[in-house]
Amino acid sequence: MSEILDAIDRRILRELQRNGRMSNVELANAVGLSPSPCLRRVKLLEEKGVIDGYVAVLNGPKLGLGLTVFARIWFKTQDAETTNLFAETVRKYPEVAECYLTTGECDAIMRVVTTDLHAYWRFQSDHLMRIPSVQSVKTDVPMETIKAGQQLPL
Amino acid sequence: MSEILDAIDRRILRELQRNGRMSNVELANAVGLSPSPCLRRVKLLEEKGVIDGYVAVLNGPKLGLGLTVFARIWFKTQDAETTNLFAETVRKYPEVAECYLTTGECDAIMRVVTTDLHAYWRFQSDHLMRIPSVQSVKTDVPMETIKAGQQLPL
DNA sequence: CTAGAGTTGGCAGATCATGCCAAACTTTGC
DNA sequence: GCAAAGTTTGGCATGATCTGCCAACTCTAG
Repeated sequence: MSEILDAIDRRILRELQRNGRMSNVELANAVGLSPSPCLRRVKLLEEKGVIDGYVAVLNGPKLGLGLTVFARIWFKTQDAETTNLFAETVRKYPEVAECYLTTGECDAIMRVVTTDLHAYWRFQSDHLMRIPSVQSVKTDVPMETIKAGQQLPL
Repeated sequence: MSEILDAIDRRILRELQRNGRMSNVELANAVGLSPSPCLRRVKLLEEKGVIDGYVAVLNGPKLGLGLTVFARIWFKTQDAETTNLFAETVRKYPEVAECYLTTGECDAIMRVVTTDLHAYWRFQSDHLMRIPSVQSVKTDVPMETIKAGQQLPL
């Protein structure tokens, strides 16, 4: 299995990052192949795990989920029990869209999606601050989007 | 145009958030409809802008893009020129996956994707810090992922 | 020049998308 | 309670698409 991706593979990934639902013939045209080898390359990229999957991108505000908040979290201690308890608990909250353990200034960072500031405040005080691992939380609230999306630079 | 989404619409969105490339018949089965009305609902959700689009989710590490960094940025001043200059410049950098202007402690927050720490350091010192708007930057580096993805809670 | 591996393009059958129409269901007004 | 109007559904036919298979092509090594 050749590990490298050639120019056509990269073009395929770029196209599918733009529109994950384009038909295979459309994709084949866009990258300059006939449908057969194009589909084979896509399947191979999926098998190799280069393509993790496909998702629909939903519009938060139109679903009543207009507020995104970035929260930085400090733990009381940094031992494994504290960390695991935090991870287990956080995984259960649907409001938490992303969460990472970090090194540096804080111990964890998360992106929380709710309807509005009031709902966020309820989440923070009723749930987040009640996790025994958590000592303190600081939030940054995006007011304007300069750039969004999860596309990787190819 | 009825603004509300019923239970079936929500189930459609949930399924398409999991697998944006499932066929319409598959989706219809999953939500308990026949293909015809199912497709009509999907098209309507797209027209209404509830579904913004579809994207392939790529595996960063397998593409040599293994490092994500969250950077908080402080501006020298908060006037419109400073902000616009920053926004214009940042939009051009492919390493910047997301970027928001914030209220609160810092002025902007961004997610940067690079191959490794060295590449990030080059980006920060050679590009980010040279934007005249920027006074200082603090970074948080995710070491472990507790939860990832861009799915909205439905 | 030849052998072999890897990749491509075309083809056939199965599956799927799409638009249309009648039937079923829900809502509204009387 | 009942009929009319509006909405949503399911089935069907047609055209497009997917998918696996095989022959032809390209490239490299000996």
